[in-house]
Amino acid sequence: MPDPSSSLKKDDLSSSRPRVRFAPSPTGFLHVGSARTFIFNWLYARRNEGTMVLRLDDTDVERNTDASVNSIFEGLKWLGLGWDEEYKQSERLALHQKTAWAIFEKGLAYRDFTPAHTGDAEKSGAQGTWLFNPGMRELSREESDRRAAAGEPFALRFRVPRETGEEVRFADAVYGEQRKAAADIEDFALLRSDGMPTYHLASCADDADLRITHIIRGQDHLTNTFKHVLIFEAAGATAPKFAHLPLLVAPDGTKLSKRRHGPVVSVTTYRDAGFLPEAFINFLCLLGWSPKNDREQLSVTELQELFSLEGINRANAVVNFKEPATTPEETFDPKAVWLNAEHIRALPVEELSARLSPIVREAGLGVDAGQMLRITPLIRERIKLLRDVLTAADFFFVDQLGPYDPAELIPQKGDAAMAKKVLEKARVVLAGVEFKHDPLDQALRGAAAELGIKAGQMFQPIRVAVCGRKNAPPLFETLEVLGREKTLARVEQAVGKVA
RNA sequence: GGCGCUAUCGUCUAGGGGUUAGGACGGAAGAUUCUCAAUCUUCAAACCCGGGUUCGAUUCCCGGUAGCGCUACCA
Repeated sequence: MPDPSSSLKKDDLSSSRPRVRFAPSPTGFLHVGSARTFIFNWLYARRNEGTMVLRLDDTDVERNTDASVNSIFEGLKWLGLGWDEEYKQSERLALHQKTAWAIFEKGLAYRDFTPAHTGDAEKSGAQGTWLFNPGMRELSREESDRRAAAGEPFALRFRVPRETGEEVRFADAVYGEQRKAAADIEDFALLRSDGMPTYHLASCADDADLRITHIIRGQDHLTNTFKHVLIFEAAGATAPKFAHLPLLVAPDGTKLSKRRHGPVVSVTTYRDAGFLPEAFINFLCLLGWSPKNDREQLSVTELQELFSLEGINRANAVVNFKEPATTPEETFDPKAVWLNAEHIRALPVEELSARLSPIVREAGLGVDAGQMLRITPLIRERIKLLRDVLTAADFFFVDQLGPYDPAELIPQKGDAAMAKKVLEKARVVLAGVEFKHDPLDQALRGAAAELGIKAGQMFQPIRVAVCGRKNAPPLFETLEVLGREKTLARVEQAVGKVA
């Protein structure tokens, strides 16, 4: 509904465009749940011609690490979606403090001189709930100022309006109308005793300042949102719209954690295992969101067109990986693997080939672009992860085949003598035939007829001789790509094995 | 403990007061085929429990149960 009649509308238009943000705290690698949050934000921004902000929520200096920052950027870079603006909270401390003290000046926060809780002894449990500290809350402004002036350390706490019996409320785009009695919200901290802002304060101050219009984040923040609404209000800012995402959990139902569940929760693990970023994005989008049209395999462009907050559901989603990691393929959620295979098949050969080449080279094997381009169509339907190229096409990359069991050379319903006969015949036939699909087909079928055996019995010994195993791409295409020289050398070797 | 959120096949999900409860992955069987894949066909597989509302609840309401989240001077 653009209005062509007036260019004056331009401002209104741009101000109505959403601004969303992804705000990871650099305390660990980028995990799949964070990646999904990023993707949903990005999709929402793109879908609605909005702005995607990346903000590092790094106010916890104790726990932040450069390694984590790197891991986050590495993961995001692999996803390849990008963002429009970038900020670091640690560079915005002045804003946070200003906001906190403005709230204090309004009487909506107070100094708490109680020493910080030592350790985190009581965090896991069912102990008594701390809601507020009457002594500190009721301290007169004069005494509070005096003690502060005397250098006594304090945290700044929000004075939650508990007496009036009021409710804090907000509308969540996913979970609907939310309300909570203010009396059930504790007097949370705004500033720590070292003057550093807490997450709640910094996050809200920044969201307001960066004019974020929609906060799309994990459901673990749903109950925190009541606090945030209070902060926005106290700071005189309009609260953004909220959309909370159901959490991604492990098969055992618990939150994904590297400690418990290993590397499967890290985005870079998927990259290194040979996932296509677009397949990974596709997979993540199907966790907690649905296009509601029975479609599963979606490109990033399609996702962008289809994405909406209404399609997000409310129940946690299980990332169905296997706990005791076996082969890579078995480790990951089967649906992720299947989607990856689908995306691989959907890729043009040139494109797939170009993505495969570096993997082969990194494994120390030799291929040139032309060769890879000819191999790719033969394995495209046989690989699920990019790295599978190494096992699916191994025999193309080496000069000498590794050792294999000579018994494999024996055809179905045949014996060693038949294998020998076949290979000797093949040696002769292959020396004289043009190495193209049709001539090979004719020559080899003809040879089988001459020997009075089935075509399959002819093909298998040759396949094993050339590939080193029974399961391989179709024979004629394989021979064509491999070439006469290597083929004959390998058949020769095989003859030696059955002799 | 308090507060909050959630509950459809093993998993991801669609649906919604009356349906043979739909799709996908995975599983099983078959077709095809030079092996393996891919492809196609078929099959098995679900509305947490108890009340209410209603002519009729899987769907709406309440309760229970279970799971998850928050309850830090972490984010």
